Amino acid sequence: MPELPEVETVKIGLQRLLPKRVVSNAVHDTDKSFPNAPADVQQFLIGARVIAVTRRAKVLMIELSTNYSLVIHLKMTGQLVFVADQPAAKASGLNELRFGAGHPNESLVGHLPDRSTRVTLSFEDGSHLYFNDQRKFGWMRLMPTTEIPNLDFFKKVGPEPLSVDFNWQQLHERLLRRKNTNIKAALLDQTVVAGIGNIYADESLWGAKIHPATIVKDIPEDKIKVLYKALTDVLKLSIEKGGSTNKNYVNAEGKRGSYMDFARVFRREGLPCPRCGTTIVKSRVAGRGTHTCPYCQPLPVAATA
DNA sequence: CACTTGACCTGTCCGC
DNA sequence: TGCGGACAGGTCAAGT
Repeated sequence: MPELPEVETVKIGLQRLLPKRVVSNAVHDTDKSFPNAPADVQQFLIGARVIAVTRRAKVLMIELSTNYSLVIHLKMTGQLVFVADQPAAKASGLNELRFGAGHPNESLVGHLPDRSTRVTLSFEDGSHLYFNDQRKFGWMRLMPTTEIPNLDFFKKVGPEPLSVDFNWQQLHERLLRRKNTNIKAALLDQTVVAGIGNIYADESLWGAKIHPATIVKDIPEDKIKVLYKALTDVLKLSIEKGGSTNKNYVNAEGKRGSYMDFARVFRREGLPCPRCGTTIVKSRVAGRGTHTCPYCQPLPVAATA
């Protein structure tokens, strides 16, 4: 679930909440969630002050004053939820954690950490950052800030789609690296473009009227131009709406994103296409649940369903 | 090498 | 109501 807009939303929240706070403790459950803790925790984490929070692709980085950083991938069900010290928050009027009625995490109020909490980062002012991850796919690691670019993932990952340097020509050139596969698999490939997942692949392909099973080399250049616009528009809209909450995703304050209220096809099978009224169907492309409008996005003749 | 499929996990939902 | 199986989807490893 957390794709670029969701991770970006968490980053924006943490940028407001974390800088200048000083780490007082860190506890974790499984080594899978925090592989190099606790070996380096005492030395490089406790007493460290948060300098900045940044994002690259779907990865978050919390930069510390010790020249170390926490690098975090939320994968499918990861959450980073900040909870201010309640008495201190009341006194200062800051950052009280609230979940609205009907919120899937409503039960978390006053109950974090819960059984999905993998890491609890405590700060000297009594606040906490909880890394929750139901399915344990996500991870957090502590490493020297200067070594982050040397991670295999960062060496291979493609450009940021919302960067000012990124344009349709670059999208086209990079997609052609996967010219014999279908466009959905190519969009999901993080080495082509960073940050796109299942939701925004389906949404942008609907916007460009391209069937997800279309082979990349069969897509004409003018369609790629339209796809570039659709992709960047949908990412921007989602960031504006605080991301998509399907089940697990919440922002740094535990709040849901509302993009799903604006989704055109994703998780809308059986409902009318907002453009032509045809019933949206769900299929399987690139091993993923895939949502299309059969009228707007006809299956290319060459592709076999 | 290019590309596809399966594994990693756990909670939820659907059909019998 | 209980139970097995499919499904969710980011990324890497293994397979074709």
